[in-house]
Amino acid sequence: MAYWLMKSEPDCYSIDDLRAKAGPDVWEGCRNYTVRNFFRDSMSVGDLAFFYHSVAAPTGIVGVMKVVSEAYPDPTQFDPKSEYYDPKAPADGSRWITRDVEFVEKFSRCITLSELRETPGLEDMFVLRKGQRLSVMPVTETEFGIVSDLARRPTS
DNA sequence: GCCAACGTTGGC
DNA sequence: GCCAACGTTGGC
Repeated sequence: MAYWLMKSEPDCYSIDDLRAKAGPDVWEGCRNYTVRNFFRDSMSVGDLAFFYHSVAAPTGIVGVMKVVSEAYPDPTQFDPKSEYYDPKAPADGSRWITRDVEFVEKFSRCITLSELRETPGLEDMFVLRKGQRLSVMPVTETEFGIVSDLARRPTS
């Protein structure tokens, strides 16, 4: 079982949107080949992922979701009305792959980027790396545990 | 709004 | 296959 961190701008799609779905929802719009490969090759049904709010005030981890489908072509690549439409996408859908996710929990507070930076044990976390721009990235089991514990601890 | 970082595109 | 230009991400 693997762990992930997946970013979304809450103005576009927030953890509340996912919770309101009350079931599987497609994680759409990723247009990066590394992320595509994660979806296709590295994720498994049952993996857990942090939901991260980017371009938000504050930015940070706001909850947990679960990967609930196998990899399949992101339907928005074929939709001319979608902002994610890709006119060059091959018809077999091999270019942009995604999966369905399902809401698991919303933390009682946002674990902010600066708090992640200050937390011992998270020094090597992918999301803290300078210049990292992936919207989906792996998290270690240890990191997942540390952040989950943080979320359950009262604010200091 | 700025800008650093870095992924992607396209000319050659 | 190189690499400059361009576009995007995302924190601040």
